[in-house]
Amino acid sequence: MEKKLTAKERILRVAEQLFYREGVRAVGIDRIIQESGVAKASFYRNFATKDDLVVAYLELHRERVMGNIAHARQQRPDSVLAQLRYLMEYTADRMKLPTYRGCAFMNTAVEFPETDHPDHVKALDSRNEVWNHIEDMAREAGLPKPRELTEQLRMLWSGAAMVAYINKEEFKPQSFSDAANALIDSQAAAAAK
Amino acid sequence: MEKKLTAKERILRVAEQLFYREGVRAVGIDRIIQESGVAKASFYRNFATKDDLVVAYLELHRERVMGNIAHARQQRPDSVLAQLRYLMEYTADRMKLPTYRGCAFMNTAVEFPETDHPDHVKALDSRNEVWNHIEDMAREAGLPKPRELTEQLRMLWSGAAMVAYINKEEFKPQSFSDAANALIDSQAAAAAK
DNA sequence: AATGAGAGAGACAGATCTGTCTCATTTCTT
DNA sequence: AAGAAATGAGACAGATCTGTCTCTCTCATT
Repeated sequence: MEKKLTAKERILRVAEQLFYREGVRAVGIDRIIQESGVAKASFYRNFATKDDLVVAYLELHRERVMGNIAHARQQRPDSVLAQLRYLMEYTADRMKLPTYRGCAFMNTAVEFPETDHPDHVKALDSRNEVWNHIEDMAREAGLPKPRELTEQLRMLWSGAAMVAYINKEEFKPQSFSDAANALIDSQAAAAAK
Repeated sequence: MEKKLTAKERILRVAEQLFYREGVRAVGIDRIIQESGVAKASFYRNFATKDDLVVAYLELHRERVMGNIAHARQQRPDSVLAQLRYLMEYTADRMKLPTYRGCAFMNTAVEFPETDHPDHVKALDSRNEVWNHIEDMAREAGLPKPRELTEQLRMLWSGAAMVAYINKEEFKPQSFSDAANALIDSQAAAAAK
């Protein structure tokens, strides 16, 4: 028997879909209230403001992304470098899904450009946490310049996310994987000589 | 003696600054009217809607970007490949400027996610025109897979623009240039063997 | 000097969005 | 079963934004 979802859960579930698919600014509170079948009072009892909901949405997304990293670590238990390569490939493949609408953190940061806006701050913090973890992996893998490599991978991955979002039809996961591996190999080669 | 700017010119000039610095959705018509010292009627005599102004802003930006490409071609008249490398380095260096706020085309596309929104369409068209030109350069340079390389450079450059925008303090033009050259070299090496 | 286009100032309408409040009803706890 | 807490429905206020309209003034052309 299915558990009945609480108002808060329904709101968050609908918000996640709508915010990601149509953008945070484009989706109003009324829309979320209507589609989640919740009363306005119930909404504001669970979230003080819309921004609070946005922060909760970003937090949910952060957890999912960290889950992806954990997944990659489990899939390639023997080599951290293999975990890195797998993570890049795995996420790039997912960008090809028709539901892919870019990186929620980047999109939200762009939608709220004021650097001290709570949504902007939360988006950046989440993004940074993820990439700090990846940098740790690069360091753990014993690569000579984990910092530089992570910077490069972050640029490449971030751009891939944008291309997959805006120029979906032209995005080729293989091109991305090739490029990512070229960057990793390039650094490994520089270290070997 | 300085020429007096017409209302339209003043509006466009102010709009370019404000839209780029603070985002299109965040800047209202009233703000632009006030800061350009123009009457509301004068605004709507020159631009039918706000979207029309946004399209004009993007068109202006497109011209500037194409100007950057022309600049790169002039700076390295002998080798198209050198033009490509120069263009990447030149634009990456400019991303380090404190006024840099990311790629206007990507930002606007994210701000208006509806794919048939006139601002979204104009942003995408402009972006595609630029990268089609770069692909032509890669082809002209005699590279084996100009398409793939351009895709990779577009991902890397787009991500660099985002990093330079959102994580400004951590952006290193040198890391970008290294990565871009690694991608170019990687393809050249693959072709040579 | 006369005329007409362009421009400034700002009130106003209409739409939209966030957030508040009331009240009846349902659901959970004990 | 009874009281307490959560929920649904929706009116309403207040802010903000786009776009319209009127009226006046300036300036260039003739």
